[in-house]
Amino acid sequence: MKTEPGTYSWDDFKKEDDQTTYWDGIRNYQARNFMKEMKVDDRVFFYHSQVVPPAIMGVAKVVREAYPDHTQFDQSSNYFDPKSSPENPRWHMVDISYEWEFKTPVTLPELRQTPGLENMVLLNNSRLSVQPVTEAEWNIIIALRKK
DNA sequence: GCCAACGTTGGC
DNA sequence: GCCAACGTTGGC
Repeated sequence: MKTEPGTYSWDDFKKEDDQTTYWDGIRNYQARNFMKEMKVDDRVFFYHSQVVPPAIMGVAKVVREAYPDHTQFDQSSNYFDPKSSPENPRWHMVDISYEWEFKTPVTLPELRQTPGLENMVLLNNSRLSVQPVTEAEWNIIIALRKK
């Protein structure tokens, strides 16, 4: 899951009272659909975009499966969607909790240099803010930084 | 700031 | 349903 740290950062996440947050603001159908597939206890990489270097900061886990994103109904929110309704919500979110942090972030250049990740969605020009990671890719990345 | 990629909108 | 215009994302 990607985020711009200027909007919501890994540090913000760690500072949450229960180190848990809801992932609001996803307004892309493909990204939403990937979130809908997530199950409790699924692990997630937390990625910072729009910074130098872009990097995976650590691991979170899903603690609540997809439910309607309340910001779509809030007229004062940037995420307000006039075409959505509570009866038929268009956008969903999941809750995630902090799990653990990489001792040093795993940067995008490092990922690009790592064999076995060539087909990773993140490395193939995807702007998707929620992306799938295969088990093989996951294991390779975890192995770059032992817990 | 630039620009490529790509999703969305809306006229026809 | 097509497709041009436009907006957004995100690496560099």
